Amino acid sequence: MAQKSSDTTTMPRTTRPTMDDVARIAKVSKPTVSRVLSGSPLVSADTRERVLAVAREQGYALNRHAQKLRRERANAIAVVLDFGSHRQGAIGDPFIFELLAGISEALSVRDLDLLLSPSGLDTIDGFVDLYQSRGADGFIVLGQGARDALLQKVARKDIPMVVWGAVNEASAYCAVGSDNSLGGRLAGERFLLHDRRRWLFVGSRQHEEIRLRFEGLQEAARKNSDVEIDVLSIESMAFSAIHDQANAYLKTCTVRPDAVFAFSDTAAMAVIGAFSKEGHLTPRDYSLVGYNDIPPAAHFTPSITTIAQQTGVAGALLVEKLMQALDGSRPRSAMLPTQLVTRQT
Amino acid sequence: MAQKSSDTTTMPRTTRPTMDDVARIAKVSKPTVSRVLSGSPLVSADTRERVLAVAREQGYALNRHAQKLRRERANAIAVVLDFGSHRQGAIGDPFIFELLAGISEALSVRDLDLLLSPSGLDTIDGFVDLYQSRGADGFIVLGQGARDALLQKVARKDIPMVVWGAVNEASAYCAVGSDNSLGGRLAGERFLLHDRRRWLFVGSRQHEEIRLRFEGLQEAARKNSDVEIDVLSIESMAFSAIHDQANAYLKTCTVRPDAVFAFSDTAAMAVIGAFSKEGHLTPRDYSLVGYNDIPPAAHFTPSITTIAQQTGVAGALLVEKLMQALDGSRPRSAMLPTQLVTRQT
DNA sequence: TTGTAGGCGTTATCAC
DNA sequence: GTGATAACGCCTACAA
Repeated sequence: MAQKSSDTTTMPRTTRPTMDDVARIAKVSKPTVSRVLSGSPLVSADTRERVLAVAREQGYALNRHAQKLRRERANAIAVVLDFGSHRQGAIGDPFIFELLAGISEALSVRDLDLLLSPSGLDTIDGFVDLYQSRGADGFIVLGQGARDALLQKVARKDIPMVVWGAVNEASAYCAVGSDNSLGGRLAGERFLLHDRRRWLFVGSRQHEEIRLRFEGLQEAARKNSDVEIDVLSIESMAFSAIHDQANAYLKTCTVRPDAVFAFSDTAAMAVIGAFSKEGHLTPRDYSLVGYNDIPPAAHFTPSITTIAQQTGVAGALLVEKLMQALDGSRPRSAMLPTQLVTRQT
Repeated sequence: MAQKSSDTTTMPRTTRPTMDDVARIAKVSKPTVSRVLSGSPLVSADTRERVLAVAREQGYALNRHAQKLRRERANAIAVVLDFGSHRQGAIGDPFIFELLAGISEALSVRDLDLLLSPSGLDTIDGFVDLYQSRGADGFIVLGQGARDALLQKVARKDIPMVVWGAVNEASAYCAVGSDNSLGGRLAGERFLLHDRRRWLFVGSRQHEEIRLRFEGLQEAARKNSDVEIDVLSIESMAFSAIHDQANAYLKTCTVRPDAVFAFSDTAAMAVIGAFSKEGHLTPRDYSLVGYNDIPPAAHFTPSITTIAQQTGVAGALLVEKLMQALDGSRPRSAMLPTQLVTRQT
């Protein structure tokens, strides 16, 4: 009569069953239920069956927050990407999406939640707070872009983090990415091969990975003193903005470029469109090299020469490195194979 | 000497400060700290300052799990998308990505976490479990694809959910999407206008939204009894797979199509590439209409006629509808403006 | 305006 | 093998 919380063996329909309820109905103690649910070998097959049956029939679901409070892990990883520069047709390339897919898969396998671009991560405090409040056990940042300084600080706080982007051995954090500098060199070598002299680099050197590509290009250029490199610094990643900028460039430049190295295949497409409006056609008038080797690049007219990076394994690799960081070790940065894919342009 | 948990006013460096610690050091009670942190107006400016100062200097961060356990909300939304069919160049269009960006932004504003494609959501039990265990307060599903039946069941469990995809008033769930049937009709009308008679539909009718487009196309076709529609049923969403299938189709078909309606702009590009290899050129030999109006479509050679849907607002709209569902009301499905964008093909 | 007491639902630690 | 008990860190009464 004067029983504690419930006086019958079935739950009132208004409230969800808790572990207590399952325990009571299955006539075992709460810890036993917990043991069953976490697959402990310390329970007899008999009670295990009984508990599971009751849990199922009561529609019991363990409260993840209670669990996470007790265990000291969030079992969640925050994946940070700069959606800001990806709105309104600004998607650099579907490429990032593939990366995300790979990460999602790799995290699923490990039973880790994927927290996508939580807010507040534009300052260190944001990172620290999310980490300390146990919102995420670690971070995967896709593209350091212009925020390398911020990421360096985060890394120095000993917050587990891996970054997709430019690999720099001097960096405080572990990064995985293509060999951007090599990519630039490969593009430059192709231009040299085709006797191109007036090169145009399209992209914002504020982005670390893109700056490296530019340096690679410069390095190749040094092999022939006639070569001059001009830069079309992209302000917005939006397709049409790039298109317009490229168009304006061609109209005002004194000498038309005979080679273009664009920071992405999508940007390359924008350039092709803009230049062709002015009668400047690739591959006739200029060579063109893109980046990422997205599928449509192969079937564009003309098909686009580009730099391929191994995105297939990248997601899994990032996650693997992060797991190492979670285990307290310091994963090493890695550069993925980077190749020139030669096509019509 | 015999004090409770700590005998000094500073924390041992090994453990993170808790609300208790902050309270003690600031010489207030725990609830007061809680009040300060949640911005309650019931605290004097004086103590508020003091508490905040201590919290800051102690590097205090509130434990989200404890908070979520107490409040009965997860403050998280699960966003489900079928990464499976998006791997290895299978990205339908960067389009889904824009949607995701919009959703991410709208959730950020409301301080809700975005759980991306948690595992186990291929069965109802998965949905129910995640929901009951308070992992997510609601679900946003991007593209019902071939799993309409599953989603119907989820909806009947009274789990808050909104879906991007085909809008069907008879459906148990709230959906937001373009007017797929209208899109199909618009494509068909364009074909009629250009006196095209042998139409080819490219896409898998297993997907609800794509099936509707096909129906719209059929409807237009009925206006002229000479028209025949053939279907190239896509097995994989991979760019190169579509390319190869289209190529094989053209080689074996008895009559070449003079009109093609593709389920995405990216697929349209694949078709253009495949057909041109066989000397079948658009717009000379056939009309072509894609879907989504992704930026590169406008600058492709030739520029692609397509169906535009308003993705800009879609993300925000989905979130808004879901919020309504969370408030216990039943949001209405909505169809976004859907238009034909006429270009060279 | 502030403090005291209690409980959210789980897991860890110890007994038995 | 199983059970009692005590945290985990926060918030919501209610009382002062």
